[in-house]
Amino acid sequence: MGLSSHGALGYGAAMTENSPNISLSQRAMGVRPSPYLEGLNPAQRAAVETLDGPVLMLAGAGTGKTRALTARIVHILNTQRAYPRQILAVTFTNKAAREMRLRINAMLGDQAEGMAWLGTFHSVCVKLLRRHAELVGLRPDFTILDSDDQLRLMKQLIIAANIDEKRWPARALANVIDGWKNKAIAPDSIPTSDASFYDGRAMRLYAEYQERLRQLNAVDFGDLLMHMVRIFQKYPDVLQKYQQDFKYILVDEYQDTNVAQYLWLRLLAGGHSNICCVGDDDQSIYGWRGAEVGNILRFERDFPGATVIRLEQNYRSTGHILAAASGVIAKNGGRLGKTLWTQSYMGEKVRLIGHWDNEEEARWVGEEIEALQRGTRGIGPFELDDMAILVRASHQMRGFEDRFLAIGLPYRVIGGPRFYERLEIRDAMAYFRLAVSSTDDLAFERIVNTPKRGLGEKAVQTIQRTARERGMSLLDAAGVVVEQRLLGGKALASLGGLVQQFYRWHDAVLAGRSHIEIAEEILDGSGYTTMWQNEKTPDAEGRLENLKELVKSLDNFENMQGFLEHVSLVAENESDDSQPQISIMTLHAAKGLEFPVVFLPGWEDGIFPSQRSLDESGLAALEEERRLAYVGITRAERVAIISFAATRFFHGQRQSMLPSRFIDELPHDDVEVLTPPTLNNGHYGAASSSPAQVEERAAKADVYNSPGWQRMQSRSVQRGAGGMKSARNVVIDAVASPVFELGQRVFHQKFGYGAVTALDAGKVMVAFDKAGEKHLMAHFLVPAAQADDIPF
DNA sequence: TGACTGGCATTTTTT
DNA sequence: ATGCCAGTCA
Repeated sequence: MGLSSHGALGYGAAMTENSPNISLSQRAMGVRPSPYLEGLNPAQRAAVETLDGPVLMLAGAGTGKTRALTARIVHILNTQRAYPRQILAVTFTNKAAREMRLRINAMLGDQAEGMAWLGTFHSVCVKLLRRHAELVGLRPDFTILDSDDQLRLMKQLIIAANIDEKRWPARALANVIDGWKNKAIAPDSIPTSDASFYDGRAMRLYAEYQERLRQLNAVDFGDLLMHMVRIFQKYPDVLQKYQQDFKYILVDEYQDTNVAQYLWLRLLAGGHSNICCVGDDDQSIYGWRGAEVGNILRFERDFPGATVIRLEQNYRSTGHILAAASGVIAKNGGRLGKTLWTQSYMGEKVRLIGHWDNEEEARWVGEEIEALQRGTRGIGPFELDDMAILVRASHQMRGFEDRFLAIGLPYRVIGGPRFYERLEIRDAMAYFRLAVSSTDDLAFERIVNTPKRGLGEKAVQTIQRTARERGMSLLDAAGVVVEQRLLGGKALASLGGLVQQFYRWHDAVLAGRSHIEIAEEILDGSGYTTMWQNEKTPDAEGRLENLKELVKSLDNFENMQGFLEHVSLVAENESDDSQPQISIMTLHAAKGLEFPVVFLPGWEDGIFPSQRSLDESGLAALEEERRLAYVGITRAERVAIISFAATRFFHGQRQSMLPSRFIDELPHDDVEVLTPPTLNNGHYGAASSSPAQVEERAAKADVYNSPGWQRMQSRSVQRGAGGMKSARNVVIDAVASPVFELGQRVFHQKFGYGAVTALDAGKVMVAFDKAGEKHLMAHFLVPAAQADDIPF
């Protein structure tokens, strides 16, 4: 291959020193040592060394897939099979890409720097699209709109089309269009079956939206992939070039790819066919945003001759935790199938506890955290940084935050509102964008009257009309409006000043002046900083802080353009790690992370699995929710604590809840049921209480006679369990759906009262008094007589 | 132009 | 309950 003259392939001395796996004679022959192969298990090693042809690396949770993936890249480079720039390595998040680059660099000096094509799907596509923009009618300096811009643009189109925005929200249109883009369906290739979407108007609006984007020389996130797929399909010469360039392709989190990404990969892999996809069908949790589990399930058919390598040894969790997770995921159909195993000790059983309500759940979790910190739970002690709370929906976080604030427990929320999505940051960015590119109409609209300049709706309309008539950008049109005095005196002066300022800033950018200076000048000169200084709301100070932060971050970039590009693709916020904090996040945000101690609260049917998902996508959704449960449990290294509440405040009302059906899917032998504090004076655990002691205390406890516990017990009976003789076997034994009779009165949490009109396997037809006839899972129904007992 | 009010929904989220 | 939006009134 003759790559040895390529200097970049040099590796650090460290690598040559400790290399017992290579003989002197081999070294003299130019064979390079491969310390990165040491310590890999056989499956990982196969995943690293099987370089020819398609490979599917099925990597279960905690099986060292990142390690294998990076070792594979290092191996390709080290054996001189390809230059760094001939490797295409795609991830979904910037974080994953960064991590991979870091790890490769750690092993090979700074060689990963030469990997120009290591990045997210989107960042790689931006790079490609800038080279070939003209093929889809764009200029190479197109701007990338985020979802906010996207939505505003659609709103404009909807209003222009005279559509009732109430009935047909822009959000819905955006979903439809994104859905198409996720499938690489352009306006000219919409299947007839989709024609009825959005009141039958989506097709037209989609075409209009695309045209508008072209006029603006802009793309949205979905376009990045879709345009590239279209280009590859339409221009074989372009495709061929990249097929040849990319000798090796690696894909992380393959189970999360959508159709467009899949097509893109397949096209690119059409040359050398050396594509290695890493993923885990059991961790596919993004179906709702277009990910196709089918992609990974179909891999062997899509890539004939593929080698499938299973990474099944788990290095993360103890035996009981792994067994509990495996037990749950085993209930899913249509899996590729893996058998995870571990050399670890069995460890603690998964702890399960039911609470009276969500407030008590939060209180209990807080106490547990403190106990685990002290090490008084038979294990530990643990640091706050070692613990996490994983919830299904972000609104569940609040209860915990409230509680932790009250008791002074430091916490951090992962995946909250992102820095670059904040109002003040977006405003500032719009100023910067317009200064760089005077044709950025969306940016103009955003800031024309922020801060207030007396340029209201009328002024904007005049500018827009002028722009349309003359076919120019809004900023230029504003200049014309000023020249021709098309507005009243006050507005005119104010607009004139603004236009002048922007021309000046634009010149400053062109002149190559320091972008930090320009940024400061813009924020101060525009009056934007002053606007927040004059604002006396409590968050104004924080916003000013953020603006300072923004200007500071400019320092990391060569120029304003580079900064803007970075921001449009990288939207993360760093959390301060100054003091130990417990992490709170959604299950989705937790994928890829691990913690010694994991709390999994809110395991109640309707919350988890989410009723809304189930309503929308039925069995497919249930399986995705189950995978979410699997992801949640497998985040835990040593302690996993699942909890649920019998009642919960919801939409301002107390509602009664059923324990999640996933709880009943946990293997009995791997679960220890804890006694709720009210039954047991706040103490529990194998060390402190024998079952008999628990029974005894429980028998004395008044709570047993509380209506809530009785109802919980009766519903447990309803679900087929032997009842809750004590909190000890709360629901664990519950098995199947309840049995109903024709004509029986039933109660449903959402639809209210009704009567059973038909029965079939697992599902029941009910004519509700208020909500009409529905076909539902029997789980969601309670016989009306029992519902009447609910004391709220 | 800005403050107020009433209606309405209220999962998950990266780029 | 709560927050967000759009529409209304001063």
